[in-house]
Order: sequence, then C-alpha cells, then structure tokens
Amino acid sequence: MTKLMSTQHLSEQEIIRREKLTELNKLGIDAYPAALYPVNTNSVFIKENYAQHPADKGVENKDQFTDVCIAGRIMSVRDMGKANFAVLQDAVGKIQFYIKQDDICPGEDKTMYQTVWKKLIDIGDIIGIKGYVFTTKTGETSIHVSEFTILTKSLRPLPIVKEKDGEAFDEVTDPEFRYRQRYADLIVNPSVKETFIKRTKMVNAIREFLNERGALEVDTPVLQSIPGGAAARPFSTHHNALDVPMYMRIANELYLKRLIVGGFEWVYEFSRNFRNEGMDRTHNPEFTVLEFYVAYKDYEWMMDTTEQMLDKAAMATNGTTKVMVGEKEIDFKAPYKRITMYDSIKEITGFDISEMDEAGIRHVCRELKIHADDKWGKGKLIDEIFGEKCEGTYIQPTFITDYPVEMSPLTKKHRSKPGLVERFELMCNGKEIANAYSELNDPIEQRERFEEQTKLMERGDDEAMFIDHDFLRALEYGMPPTSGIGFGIDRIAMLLTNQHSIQDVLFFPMMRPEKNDD
RNA sequence: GAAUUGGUAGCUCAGUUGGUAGAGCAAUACACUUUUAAUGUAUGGGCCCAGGGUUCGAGUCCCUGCCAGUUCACCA
Repeated sequence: MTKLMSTQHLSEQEIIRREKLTELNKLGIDAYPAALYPVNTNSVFIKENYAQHPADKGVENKDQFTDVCIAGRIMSVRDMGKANFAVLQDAVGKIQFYIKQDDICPGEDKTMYQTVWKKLIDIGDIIGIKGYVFTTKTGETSIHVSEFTILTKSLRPLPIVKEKDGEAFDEVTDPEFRYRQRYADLIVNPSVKETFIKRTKMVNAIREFLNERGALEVDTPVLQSIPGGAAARPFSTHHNALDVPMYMRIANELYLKRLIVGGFEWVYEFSRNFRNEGMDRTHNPEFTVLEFYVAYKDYEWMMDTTEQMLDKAAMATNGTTKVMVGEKEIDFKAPYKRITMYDSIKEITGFDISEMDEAGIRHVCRELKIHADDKWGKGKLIDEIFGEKCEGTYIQPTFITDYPVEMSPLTKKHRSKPGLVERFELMCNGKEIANAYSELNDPIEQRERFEEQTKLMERGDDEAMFIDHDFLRALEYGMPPTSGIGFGIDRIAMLLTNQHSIQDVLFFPMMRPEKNDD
C-alpha cells in the first residue's frame, strides 16, 4: 500500500530507473555490491601524467597506464552505436572513457554491452572501470574500457549540466535546490567543491600556524548554563536529568580564559557558536569563530601575530596574498594599516570626538544624521558613528584600535588613554573579521564592569551580558596578563574564496525545514 | 520584521490583450565502432507552489498563505 502510494509520486524517469534495477537483478547483477573495488589511480593523475607523454593522437601509448582501475559517477554518454564515449567523475575530476562492444563482449554474448551498458546504465550511476589509457583522434586522454562493474545504481535523475570549453550550460543555479540538496550541487557544480577544499586548506594553514608556535588546541563546552563571553540571544534547551535550563554557546571566551588561569600559556579553539538571531548574507545561526588566548602578551603583539597568520592563510588557500573579492582586489600581505577609532572618525567625518562627553557626541550624531537612541550610552553612540560612517570604507585589512570602555566589558583599560580600552577589530571589505583585546584580568574591575552591563540591561539594552560568577572566581585566583582574539572564520573563508554569501562557505546552511507530506 | 523579485516537465527556461501548456537538454525507441554541448528520426512525460476570489473561461488578473533570493532593519 505505502509502496504503491509512493510510486504514484514518482516521475516517469524515476519509475524507469526502478524498473532497470529490477532488470539488473534478474540478470543476477547486484546494483549495490559489498565488495571492495580495487581502484589504483584517479582521473586527474592519469590526465596530468599521461599528457606529458608525446603520444600520437588516436594511438595508445603502450608504456604507461596499461592497467588502470578507477571508479566514479557517469556524467554524460555519447552513443555511437557499437561504441560509446562517456565521462566518469571521481573525487578529483573527470575523465573520458571509451567503451566498445567487441572489447566488453569478445564472444557471441553481447548482453553486457547491449543490455547492461546501453539499456540499464544511466547518467548518475556509479561504476568502476578497468582498461588502458590512450589519446583519442581529437587529443583527449581517455580510458579504453575492457571491463566495467556497477557499483551503485542511481534512482533519481541528476540535474544535467552540459559544458564545452569550460563553459557550463543549463547550470543549476537555484539557491534553494543548491543549499537543500548540497550533495547534488557538489556532484553537478565542480566549483562548489573547490570552494570547500579551499576553506579546509585555510583552516589547516591556521591550525599549522598556531601549532608551530606552541599553541594548544582545546575543546570547551558547547552546552552552557550561562551563555557568556558575548552579547547575543542564545538558543535555549533543557537538561532532563539535572532539570536545569541550558544554552548553546554564543562564545567560548570565558572558558578559554579559565584555561589561562589554569596555567596554559596559549590555547585556541575553532568554536561553533550559536546565536538565535536573524539570517542574511553574512549571518547563519551557527557559525565558526577561532578564538585564541595568549598569556603575557598584549594587543600590539596580537596585531603582529594576526597579520602574519592571515598572510599565511591566504598563501595556503590561493598561492598568493592577493584575492579578488567581487570587483575589488584585497591584499592580505602583512603588515596592515593601524588607526585608532577616534582618528578614523576624525579622518572620515571631520569630527574630533576624543574629548567630547555624551551630550557632545549626541550632537555629532544629529549633525551626521545618525539615529541615536535615548537608551544608548556614550560607547554605543561612538560605535554607531563608526559603524555608519567608517566601517564600510575599509576594504584592505585595517586594524581599528582603542575602543570606548562602555562597549567592551571584558577588556583591559588603556595603559595611557582614559575612557578607552586596549582593543582592536580587524576590518576587511567593509566588515569586521576579527576582534581582539588585552584581556581584563582585574577581578574587582571585572565584577564592576559586569554590574555596569546589568545596569545597561535594566536600561533596556537587550544585548548586555549576563554575570558569570564562576568566571569571576577564576579571575580571583589570578589570570596573567593575556591577549585574546576571535576570528570570524566563515567571513574570512568568504573573502579568500570570493563568495558573496555565507551560505556558499557552509556545506549545509540553515534553511527552513521542508514540508513533508508523508 | 519591512520592501521587492521569483516558484510552469528530472534540469534550464518560454508562455502574447485571460481561451485547459511549449522549446532545448534528460528519458524511451531506432540508426551509427574515435565522439566530445556528438548527430539524425520518432515517442512519452505537467495537481502551471497551495487555498480562496473575479470570470462563461485563470499558468496569466485580485487576495491570503507557503518556500526561496535580493535589499533594508536587527545582529559588539
């Protein structure tokens, strides 16, 4: 009954493929075999190495690749009657293969060619082929097949993308299809795979950079009872056995600092953070931040380290520090420009607000036609001016330093500039990609700053932070002078892979669940 | 949350002032033993996102909803 019902929803092509599967079974062929398939090379290796050999076109080179065995998905077939050309796609690329009736079926029985290959195999099926490499008349390195094996029958037709000279035709571009069915997107759009490979290269380079310098990669809790270390709305959940509310982490900062208290000098974590907020081109509810904390350092040292790390990450990802982002060329070569927030505002708006009080800054907001909410304190006003007028103008990587104390409850006061903290953000392509401090380690002052946050909360600021008493207890034992930083890994990946949307650097971006009629 | 664009065959898309759906690719059948967006001939394939409304008649016009994209708001 259920099978009958579900069959009614199948398209003509899906029904035909199921029938082919039945036919294969009747011939005694298992379309989902269990045995290992002895792959001994891959498409790219063959093409790169065979091409170096000056073989005559249309002639086989008897010296090398005489016995290859590869596996992959059939992406296209050109049927010439008793001989076919087809394209196989494996993990690294594509290669053409040539399959001829009298080679597959040397005897009288032509079933394997005429029935199995020509009738029962489809584009999208995964097969293994054995044979030798040759160059066709038109000069394309190909595999002359002597034997093929069905490894997996595909029951759902793939979106067909044709290509010629690197240009794709009828490319699948529908974002909903691509994000919901990333597996199909990856099969059909090779550039998608490239993006994710680059992302991993970038992450590996960063990890290597940190490990080389003696940093320790650690794991800290994702489920937290106090969602600390940032100001954001958390996802809440509940622990049944303990019968307590729990939250998905919005940041891991306070845990990493506890480890610095514990005596580690340099810890880092690629932290998946969760924030229950809006989604757009640059925000996904779960996203990745690299945070690291280093004892006995300050934010000046951190700027040096940051630019070296990103220089290396860019090199490892693209082989150069320069990257095209849309129309703009961005160069990650160290060092980067450094400018204080007050100087930036002065440079861009002409207003010197460094000596002003809250009323003066509100006046500047009016002059600049920036909305200034009554609930906001001085720090938030300054941040608003910077965000509205300055942030977007920094295309090349630029350190903005020395933030107002009100916006930075976890940051050490500036060594020489009253009202400011030792903090920087790294701007790139008009967006923040990293945020760093000389960490506040005075437990009494930290308690006071938390209390100021509580007042802001009472004043109506719903972004203010919760107090974490255990974290204060840790600070009371003594945390050495420490510099810490957080990098928006997804955003850096977007820059280094020239992707416009965060969804294009996440395999499975958040989507509203599909309605299921079953 | 607001504005805006879109949802038609497995895929990419057409669809005139409203008259019950078209193309290319894919599929099926046939031909072709070096093609490459192969080619040629023929055939099948649609709850036009969903629900209301206007109308003799709606893929098309109106309303509501669903899903997605973009921009804005929100998001240290």
